[in-house]
Amino acid sequence: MYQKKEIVNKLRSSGLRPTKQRIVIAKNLFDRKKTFHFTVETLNIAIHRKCNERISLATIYNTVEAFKRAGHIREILTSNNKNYYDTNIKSHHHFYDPDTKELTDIDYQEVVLNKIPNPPKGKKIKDLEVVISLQKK
Amino acid sequence: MYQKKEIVNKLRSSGLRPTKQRIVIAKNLFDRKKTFHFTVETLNIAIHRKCNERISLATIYNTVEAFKRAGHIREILTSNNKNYYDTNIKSHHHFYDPDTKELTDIDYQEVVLNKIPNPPKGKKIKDLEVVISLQKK
DNA sequence: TTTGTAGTTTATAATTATTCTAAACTACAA
DNA sequence: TTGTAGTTTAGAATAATTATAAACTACAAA
Ligand SMILES: [Mn+2]
Ligand SMILES: [Mn+2]
Ligand SMILES: [Zn+2]
Ligand SMILES: [Zn+2]
Repeated sequence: MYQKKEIVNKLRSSGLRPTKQRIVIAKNLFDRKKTFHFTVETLNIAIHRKCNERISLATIYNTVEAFKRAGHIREILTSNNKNYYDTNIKSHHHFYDPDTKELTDIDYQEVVLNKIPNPPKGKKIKDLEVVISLQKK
Repeated sequence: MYQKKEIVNKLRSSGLRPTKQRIVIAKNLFDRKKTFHFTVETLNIAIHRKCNERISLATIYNTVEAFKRAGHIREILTSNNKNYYDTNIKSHHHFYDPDTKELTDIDYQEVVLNKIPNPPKGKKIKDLEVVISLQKK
């Protein structure tokens, strides 16, 4: 799906040199069927599993931060005191399952709001995000 | 507003001994006009300001955790890698202002949803929370 | 092609938030 | 009044992240 060339372009277009490490990380993040909701820890594990290239943890931290600044990933709110990221950078919503501690994407248009309050004076709405927490039926 | 007696009852009713420290902390948290969205750090500062009783940081951590387990406060999602709490334990929504990094409560009935997706098989909806991010107009 | 340099990686140290530990203290039931 | 379980506390330990600085590398310009 994602050719190496595309990844290189993606990196170059955001002013990031396409290093061996960044290409491995980008492949892991973006060459997936489903959105990846991850921490540095889970990403590190995923990389270890797929390739035998050893990438230092510092580089993974650096790269994730760089990808975030470049807008290739976005940070998610959590209550785990860990940085948590989302490869889906479009505005969207989430199901949250406290049992598995997993998020699942909900397309933006799957939620329709009928009424929302007026923002405080001098402010306008930038984004609106819904989190639907689940439990066993 | 909140008498000492009420606080003592609140503590007793949740199986917590009404110690000097817990009463000070509870007063700080619950004897307010508006909801308090806080971290252990901001709570500690608030306590320092109000009273000259020195309470150890460990006790503040312990008490906040105890209050959370008792359901007197709830934990909020954040991207700051810090535990963040809310004295409003009712189901409600938030405005989030990235400039001031402050949350403001939105009453549950101020948001009305027209359409939400079906939960995955075997699961039902426990809670639904909306975060409206703001920006300068 | 070679070379200079800014950008990048890396091991490791430092920092920050939180939890753990164990000794001293205290609320309160008997 | 007293025994004890519950609580507070200082300080140690842990976990996640960020900072540091030396080695390495992509790549533009010569
Ligand atoms: Mn937490
Ligand atoms: Mn963060
Ligand atoms: Zn997502
Ligand atoms: Zn709130």
